[in-house]
Amino acid sequence: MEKESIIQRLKEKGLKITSQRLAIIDVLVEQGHIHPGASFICREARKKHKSLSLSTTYATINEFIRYGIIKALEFDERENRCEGNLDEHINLICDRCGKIIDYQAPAYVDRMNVANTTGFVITNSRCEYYGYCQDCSKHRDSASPAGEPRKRHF
Amino acid sequence: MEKESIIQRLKEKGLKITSQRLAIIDVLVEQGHIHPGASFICREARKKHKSLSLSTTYATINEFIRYGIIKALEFDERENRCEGNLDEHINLICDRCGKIIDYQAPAYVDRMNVANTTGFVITNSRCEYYGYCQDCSKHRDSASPAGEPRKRHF
DNA sequence: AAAACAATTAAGAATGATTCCGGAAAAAGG
DNA sequence: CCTTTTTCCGGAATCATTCTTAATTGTTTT
Repeated sequence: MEKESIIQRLKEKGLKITSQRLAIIDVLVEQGHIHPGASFICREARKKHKSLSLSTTYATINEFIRYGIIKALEFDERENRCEGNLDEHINLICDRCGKIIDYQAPAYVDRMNVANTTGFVITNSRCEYYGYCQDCSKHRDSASPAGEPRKRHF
Repeated sequence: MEKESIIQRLKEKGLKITSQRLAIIDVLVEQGHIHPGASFICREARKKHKSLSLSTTYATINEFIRYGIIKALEFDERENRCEGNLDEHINLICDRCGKIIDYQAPAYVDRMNVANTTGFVITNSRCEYYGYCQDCSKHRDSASPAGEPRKRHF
């Protein structure tokens, strides 16, 4: 995820380089590793573009997803998060502090085999493992720090 | 997923076997394979218990999840679905018709190895592959039948 | 650099799945 | 029966996200 190449791609697609978008790109590039959500991105980007609105942030994130610059990590019980690592990989998600760790693993499912046995053609994947990160596995039961924990309900 | 064993487990937990709960259990047992969502379950269960409310349906589903009888398949862009197959497996989810197919695959990640290299302790997993089911891969671009297709946005 | 035009933005209202709440109803126990 | 506890219902509340509309900005062409 490099700022220049993102800008390049937006230009190729005919999208305008506004200061709102630049502010959002900066957040994604600088803090992408924490897999930020829309509200975090908006809050941070406002440091560079004061009047940025939340709906613009959502619209911009959606554009970036549409053009394959980032992916969405979707959750139902809390805010979605942005993923800059587009390689097929596994996300380790901490149930206590909410941290998301990218874990590179070898291809774990043979798409050809799935297609042959079931007729299902795979185009996309999502693989998540929940549990406790190194820090949190020490104090599983005590309250979570800042980051909201994951609720496990319907 | 057998009716009797579910009832048994509820009794063990001290939960009452009400006609609302029985109606919901019937739907889960008889139609569990389609991975029904709360509104579907409520609609179906009302055929046996007319006055069942949607909030009771949600509450009951949540109880069942709490006691490990079913799991939730969570989506952000549409209704959650219920999963009766508690073995570790992969869900093949059709982007066109929304069908969810259980696909049994060998353990694909070595939890011990993850723990050793990253310190992350896995307790739970979610593995989904998106694409087109046998029927839908024939007419990818025509409109989806009844079932809502998956939107791909943030 | 001004005009013209499309793209973008901000603010707030709308949406929709899910949860929460307060009281009524049903069940259990004495 | 009377009391206590659990469950249920209906409707209001929640909250992330999308939609709507009018105003603003970028870009390109004069």
